[in-house]
Amino acid sequence: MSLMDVALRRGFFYPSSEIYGGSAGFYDFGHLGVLLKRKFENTWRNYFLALNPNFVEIDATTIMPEAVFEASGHLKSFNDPLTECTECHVRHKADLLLEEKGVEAEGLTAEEMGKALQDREIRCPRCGGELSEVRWFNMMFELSLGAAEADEKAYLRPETAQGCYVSFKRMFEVLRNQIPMGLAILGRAYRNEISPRQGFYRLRELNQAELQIFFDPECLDEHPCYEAVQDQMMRIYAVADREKGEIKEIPLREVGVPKFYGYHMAIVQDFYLKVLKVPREKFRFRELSEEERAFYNRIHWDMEIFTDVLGGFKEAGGIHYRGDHDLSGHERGSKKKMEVNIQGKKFVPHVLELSFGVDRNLLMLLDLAYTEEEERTVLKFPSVVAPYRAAVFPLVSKDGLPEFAYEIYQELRMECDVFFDEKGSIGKRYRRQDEIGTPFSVTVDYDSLEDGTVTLRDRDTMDQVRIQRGNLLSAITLPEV
RNA sequence: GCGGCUGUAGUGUAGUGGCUAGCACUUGAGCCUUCCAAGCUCACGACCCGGGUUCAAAUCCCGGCAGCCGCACCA
Repeated sequence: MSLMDVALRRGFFYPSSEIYGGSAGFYDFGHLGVLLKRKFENTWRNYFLALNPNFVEIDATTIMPEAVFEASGHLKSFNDPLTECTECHVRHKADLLLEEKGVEAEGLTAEEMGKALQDREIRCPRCGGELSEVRWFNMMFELSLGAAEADEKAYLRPETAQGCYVSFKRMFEVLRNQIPMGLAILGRAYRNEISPRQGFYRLRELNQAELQIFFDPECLDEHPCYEAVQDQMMRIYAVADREKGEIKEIPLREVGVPKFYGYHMAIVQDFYLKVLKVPREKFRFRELSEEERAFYNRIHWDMEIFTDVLGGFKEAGGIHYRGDHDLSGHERGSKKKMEVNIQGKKFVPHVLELSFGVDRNLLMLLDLAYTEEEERTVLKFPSVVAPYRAAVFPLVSKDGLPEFAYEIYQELRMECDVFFDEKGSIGKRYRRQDEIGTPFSVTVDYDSLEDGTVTLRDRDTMDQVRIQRGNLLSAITLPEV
């Protein structure tokens, strides 16, 4: 049995439109997947929105007009004219091939570029083979609004971030002109990947949790709480260390990033190590080189998690210093002023983006939790993200035990997600809960009818303690040490 | 998008031209059951989709879709 089997069989996630053979890059969530996702997202909200009273969550549409992506730069940078070698099947960017030969490709159509390639007898740089016709490849899904003729173009957003940037002006006013200001969106984004691979890892429709922090660029090298975290040991995989393949543990102050950026690195690392309980050795920050960085990023470190299912460290999210790229871009595009005026000081705020791929994080949480023991398969989720907090069982299905257990179940479900089961042997019911990661099982037996106590079983140790029914809720919801 | 391999109940598999498509686990109903996948009875459930070859296709051929691996792509 493997992790993906459990995900499928128990209803965490499975291929979308499965009965029609599915479609690569699209997955649906089953009930446990929804619970897990909801808990991850709520944990994320509780943690990151608590950083500052001026950090709030908003929501925005997934469809946005073309002008938004002209201003953001996505139309240009997300859109490549590709040509493929008919011999060795390597793909090249046609505009780059032309510009290497001194031909100005900017603004040319695909046909014109194809013709220009032919006219100059440009062939495959790798094998000299003939090149195919030029076709636009757009990472964004294109839509047309209204009647087909009306040609009002729009796109599915490739990142939730744009929703925050287009809302900036209004939300800044709504939140009474405070800087820094944080706008978070948890929602869907869409990327038309050429070839989605690795199942649930690279999706065409994905969930993101992103926080855009707007701040005064002059304050890039300061943060009121920096002192408290400057000595924190950070797990760092810098560009310079790649040859050695070595992850360093160094204090934050030696990482070499501005304080505002560094403070948030420390906060994010704590989120993984302390809240999600990722083992220290399975977490690192990976610095991206200039070529790897997106067109808008000035400083970029990714959070990476080591998983067995993906066979190594893989990106779970990133911290992006986007400068004024977005607000200035939208200022030009919309002709609306994005400049703020704080006590007479005028500036366009800069953006620090904390970006998380929700689906990826869920996959990684599953991978880290997945444990095969001799007698059982267990998902050792931290309680904060476990789909169910507890399960309630009658020891046997007779003599009034089910009724008593069901009463407890009804009582607990008002407060948290719990599961009730009276089918099969008690051992089997425990194992089923182990396999979906429920931290606690509550069992009602004959003594319960006498004295109102129940047994509470711990998922990881399988130890049981006897407690008063009235103490159950606090016992199962106590924060983990 | 290219090349190689693959596709049988929920899962893992048997079946290589003619079978009522077999088995195990799972699931459901019942019996039994006073704490860790026990046992017994019964039941549900599958040949990825579409064409073709053939008297006959799960099996052979072609196409599609999906998965895995390599190449490319990954803002």
